[in-house]
Amino acid sequence: MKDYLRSIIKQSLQQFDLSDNNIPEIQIEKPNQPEHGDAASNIAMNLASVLKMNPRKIAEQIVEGLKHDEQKIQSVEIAGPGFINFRYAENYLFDELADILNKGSTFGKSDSLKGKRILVEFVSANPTGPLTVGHGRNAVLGDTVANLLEWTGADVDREYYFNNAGRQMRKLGESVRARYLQELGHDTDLPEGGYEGEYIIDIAKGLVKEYGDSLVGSKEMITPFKGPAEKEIFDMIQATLKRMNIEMDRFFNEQEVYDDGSIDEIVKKLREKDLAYDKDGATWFRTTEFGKDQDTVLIKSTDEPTYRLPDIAYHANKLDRGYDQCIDVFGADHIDTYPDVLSGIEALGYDRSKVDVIVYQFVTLVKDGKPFKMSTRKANFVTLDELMDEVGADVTRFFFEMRDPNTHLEFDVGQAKEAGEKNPVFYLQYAHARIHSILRKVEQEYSFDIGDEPTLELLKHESETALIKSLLRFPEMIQSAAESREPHRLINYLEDLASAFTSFYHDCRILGEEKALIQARSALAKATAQVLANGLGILGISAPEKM
RNA sequence: GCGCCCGUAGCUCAACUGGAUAGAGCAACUCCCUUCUAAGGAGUAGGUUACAGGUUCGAGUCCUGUCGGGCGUACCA
Repeated sequence: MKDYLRSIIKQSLQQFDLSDNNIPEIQIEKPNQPEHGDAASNIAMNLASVLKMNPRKIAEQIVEGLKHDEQKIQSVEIAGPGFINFRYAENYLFDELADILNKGSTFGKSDSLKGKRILVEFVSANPTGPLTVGHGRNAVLGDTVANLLEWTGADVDREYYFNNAGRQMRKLGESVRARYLQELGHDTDLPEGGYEGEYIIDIAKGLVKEYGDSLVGSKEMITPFKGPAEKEIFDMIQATLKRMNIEMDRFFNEQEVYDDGSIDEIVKKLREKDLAYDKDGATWFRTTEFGKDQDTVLIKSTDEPTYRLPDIAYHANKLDRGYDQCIDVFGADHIDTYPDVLSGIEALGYDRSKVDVIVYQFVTLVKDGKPFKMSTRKANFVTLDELMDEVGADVTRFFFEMRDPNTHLEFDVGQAKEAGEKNPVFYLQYAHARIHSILRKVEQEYSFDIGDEPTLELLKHESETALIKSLLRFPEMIQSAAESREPHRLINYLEDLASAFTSFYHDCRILGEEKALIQARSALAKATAQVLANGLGILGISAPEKM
């Protein structure tokens, strides 16, 4: 519909003496006030300065030259300083409602990104411990954005990047070894800065069970402990992700970019372009060339690369694999690292605009009205599994999705736990379940011929019209949520929709009405359930038919 | 010090990327269950959008400054 309005406005604009680059983008939006119609354009105001004319005057001329289909648009009005307000024709609403029912579980899908291959990289936690609440926001955002992009037609892969070689992993091995020795009665302390979590002890116990004390005298101090620990922890992480409805297409080990030589290759290329140089025994990247106030170390004087170098190599690797767009999801604490990565791939001749970043702010867990500070190494974190044990996977996903990624998120466990009133996720699921309950009853008590087309024209009540209009907004909401990478927009929309349905539910009965009306209203209810289910599906949340 | 993000109702947050009278949910108050799920609904109250300027037809949204909070600012990841 928006496209249609844009096209007829554009046509009408031809009467003005405008060159193409003088025409501002034609914006169509939904007015806040219902009296202002179903859609509005501010084009006349935007043209006022270009044409040096009174905006109302411009609006009048645009409307004059407008050729609109009466089947779609009922009225066009000029209001306020120069808004052009459109009101949809009833037939249009009914046609579109029928279209929703036809499309069913695919209603809302578009092909605006058809043919585009997109890689979403997220979670990417190193296997040093279970996923925590902080990773949860990352995981859910990444997965939901991936879902949204799939709904806009893109071919999306989900990837988890990790490294199992660094100092942290070494610490992990040492910590497991210490716990292992403790299990066997040796008097050993955890290493400085080691991992204190309970899961380390569990892993150590497993090793005792499997190997007895045969690892005590092992010359290899770390390997026999690190390997099994890594495997075990990855199993935990995968199980947690699965529980949250997340499935990765690939786990990418940082080691790959060492093994295939691309690290060395990149340093070589940067040197050739004089973007890398030696100083103080280290290799530096001239990030000052890219607007940073300092250069950055790529390879430490110990010959170990810093994490930036494999990061650059990894992104180059992604682009080499032919992705049109790579999206990274990470927390605000990593905000300073990605400009270097972008500079790196740009220096290597890649198009930096192909890498896009979703930065999310931290999560504060609130329990009993008090905030709860977390860190992985210290054992006082709350794992995602613990959180899901408390509130369930649906609520967990919902809470991580319901806020703008760019603002701090307060996760109130108490509120999330309350199954009813205070918990917004149930409002959506409840509306869905309610509809199915009604439809079940309709099926039981009435029998309709399958071929019967509902007479949608009977849907004349204010609440019915409002509900249909709300349903029709679904595709554009997906579009905007996908483009902006902001899943919370979809949630806001679904809450509006559920609320529109509830008004309908209160104003318009289904059971006990005339047969034709029952059919029409059932069709409307069914379409609503469908859109709710589609939306919840994108959010990775279940849509129960009974509650 | 510098960089990024944030500041909207008592609390947690929206506001369709600059549009018309800033909206929800909790919390408070008043009502509504012989009728398809009350996990619901109707209503009342609550605001100088941190502050001060600026840009323009129009600012919560953009620019500058101030204040307050978060995160960075490593030859850690």
